[in-house]
Amino acid sequence: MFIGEYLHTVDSKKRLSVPSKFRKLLGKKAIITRGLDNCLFLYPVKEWQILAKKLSNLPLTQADARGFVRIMLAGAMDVTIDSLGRILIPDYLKDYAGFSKKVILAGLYNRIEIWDEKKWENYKTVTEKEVGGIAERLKELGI
Amino acid sequence: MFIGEYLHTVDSKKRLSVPSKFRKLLGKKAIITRGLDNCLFLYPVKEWQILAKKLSNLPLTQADARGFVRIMLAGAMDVTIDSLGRILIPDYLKDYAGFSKKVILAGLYNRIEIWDEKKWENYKTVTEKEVGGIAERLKELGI
DNA sequence: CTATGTAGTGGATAATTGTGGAAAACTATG
DNA sequence: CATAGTTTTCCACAATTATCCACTACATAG
Repeated sequence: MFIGEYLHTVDSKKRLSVPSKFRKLLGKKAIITRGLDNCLFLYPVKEWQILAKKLSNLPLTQADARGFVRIMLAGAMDVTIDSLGRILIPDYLKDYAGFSKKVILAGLYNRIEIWDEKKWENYKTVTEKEVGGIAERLKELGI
Repeated sequence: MFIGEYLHTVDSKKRLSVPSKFRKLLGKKAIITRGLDNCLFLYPVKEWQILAKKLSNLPLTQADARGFVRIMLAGAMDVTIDSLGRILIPDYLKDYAGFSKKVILAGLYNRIEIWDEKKWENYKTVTEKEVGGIAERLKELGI
């Protein structure tokens, strides 16, 4: 289970070191994809395969299913963790997430989210205020 | 599993290099054919055989099934990956997909799609909006 | 306080990949 | 048979990516 929040830097070669606490769980290979709210998701291969398989079973003949699968799969990329525990962020994902130098790596149970530091700070301040209201709405979910 | 999106160029001799990450999975020979939404599909031979079998089982009596099968099967062509990892795009497929110089190679689980860059960008922007309910749909898939 | 180990960052070098072009082999045609 | 055109094979360059090594900061143990 991934937990915790870390501030790391993306260097000039688009390398990003994974927090050491995440490495064992992540393994040597991982999948990085477009996430929600302009962040990136980083999945262990196993977690990803479950999702990818579901996607691949959607019907080829339906236009909206095709579109959905294309966005999800083409947007993903497999990365290898190098000997020093770093991954390489593909250009198009770096652009999508609007990374400058500093990024946040946040553990979220079965995935890691990667945020531009500024975006993360904004998101947090906004969300922290709303948290009370959100909690009310989540009641239905049984938490 | 093919994933990710790559921008490559079709040179003056209609050669196109396959991204190195795709090569191992693709093997030395592959099948290229007309795809849906004006792109091309590139299949490993094995995957193609599975699809071809499915297609051959579609009812001969339905006009649209016949049409679909004809587009897919008649348009198919086997290509060999040369020593430098490139394939040769047949003229009629190049025209069908409207390729200029730059094309996108997108990994989609068991096949590769090849798009004209402009068409791909358009398709993505349109689809990303349409699938604005991505988060909602993910729920159904259990993510 | 010092020594040792681990983690994160940055740079240098080596290997691979993508692209364009040249040479060689093959085809078609007069 | 010769020539022009096309296709295939091969080579070379440039740019990107991977691998390796070094430095610093921090933490822990002795």
